Amino acid sequence: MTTQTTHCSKPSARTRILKLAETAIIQKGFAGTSIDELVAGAGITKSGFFYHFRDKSELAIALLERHFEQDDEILDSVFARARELTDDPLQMYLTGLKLLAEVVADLRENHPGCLVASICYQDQLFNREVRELNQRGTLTWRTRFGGYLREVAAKHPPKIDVDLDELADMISTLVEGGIVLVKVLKEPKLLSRQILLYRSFVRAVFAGV
Amino acid sequence: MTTQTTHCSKPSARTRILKLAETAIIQKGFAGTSIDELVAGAGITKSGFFYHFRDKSELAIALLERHFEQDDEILDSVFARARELTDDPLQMYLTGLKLLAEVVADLRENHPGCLVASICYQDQLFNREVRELNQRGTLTWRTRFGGYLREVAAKHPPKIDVDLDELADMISTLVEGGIVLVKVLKEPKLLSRQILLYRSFVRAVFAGV
DNA sequence: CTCGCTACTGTACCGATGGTGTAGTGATGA
DNA sequence: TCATCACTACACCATCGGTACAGTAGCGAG
Repeated sequence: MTTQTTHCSKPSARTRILKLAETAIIQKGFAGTSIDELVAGAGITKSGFFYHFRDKSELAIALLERHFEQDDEILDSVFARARELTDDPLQMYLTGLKLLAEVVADLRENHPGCLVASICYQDQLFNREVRELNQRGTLTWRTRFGGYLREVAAKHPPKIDVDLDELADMISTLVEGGIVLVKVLKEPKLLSRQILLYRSFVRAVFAGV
Repeated sequence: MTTQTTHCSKPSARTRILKLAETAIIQKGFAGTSIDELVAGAGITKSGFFYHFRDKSELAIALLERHFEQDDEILDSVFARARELTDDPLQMYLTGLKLLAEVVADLRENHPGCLVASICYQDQLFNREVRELNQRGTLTWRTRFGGYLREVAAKHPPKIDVDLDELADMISTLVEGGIVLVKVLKEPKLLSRQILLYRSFVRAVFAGV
């Protein structure tokens, strides 16, 4: 065992814990995932866990950071691709949404973003840090989608009177809620269908059909 | 102490636990609410708790049942009132949504429905029973809103091609996600604004504006 | 070759929490 | 009078998050 970090195949214990924790939490929730279980799975001791993380909240923070980074990368690549395919801001946004719907359909069980709600609902157990991180991540979505929508509105004056920030928040709301409903109803396609419905709404707002 | 159930002012211990549990869980989550805390608040002993509930899951079940009943009553009254105010199915649905937006704005912190996600995200901790109850409750929403939408579509052929069940699910999705975002962003108005946005979409679908 | 650092191990312990079991009790209704 | 309901009282258990602290294998810098 011991340190095989530098030149060996095995990823560091910290990374192993993070990976294990992510899949476990998505399946069983944060409270349902014990530290003992993670250290056993990672082949380390409890002391080893607390060497890397001061407490369980710090694990949540690390997980959320990782998750938001991955989220951002996915959205970046999706909308970068959409921008390649068309020049018009509306078409690019609509294309991006279609690509996004395909991406989340692929993710199926393994939704990141589960983490946000999973951790949000523990609430009081967590410190300010976790809540603020969660908040920042969500506001990033508002900024991103709000930005796209302002580009769209500049070229295509809205036919329906809507607040662009609220329309941006709608996608976050649908994604968070969609993840809940996918779990509750066991209908994996629900989330991507809701994104496509949102897409219809956006088109109606700016193209009038 | 002892039994004051039959003729006294104090509600039964079971009811007191249920009430305490509801507010505590909404604030702190299910895992963050201890049985000891509830029995202390209700002025009974731990044995008393386990006399009424086999385990903590059974408390969750009782809470969810209560919650779904209340939900149903609220929606019944909201859409009954809307039906009083207009004859046209579209106008009645739009009015109902506006009333609903006002109701959830009033509820503020005290969102029922929090429970659904709060319990859903504990997941594995719970048995099949809890999950099925959760599922049934959500399908009730689909049936209700799907029903309204079919009435609407019968009189007002949709201008935009959408699946009515998906449009019905959209309100559930927005409510569940909205509750998450209200908590994360600490923006209590977000949920009712999302409901009003949904309302704009519905109007665009059926009235074309 | 030693020194200090990183990344752990091992052991022992703590309080809170969920849960079990069993015996007993006061009030109510048939 | 007797059973049932709605509990109490007390003892006990495993799990879990967390603390404390001493020790150690491997690595790079000097």
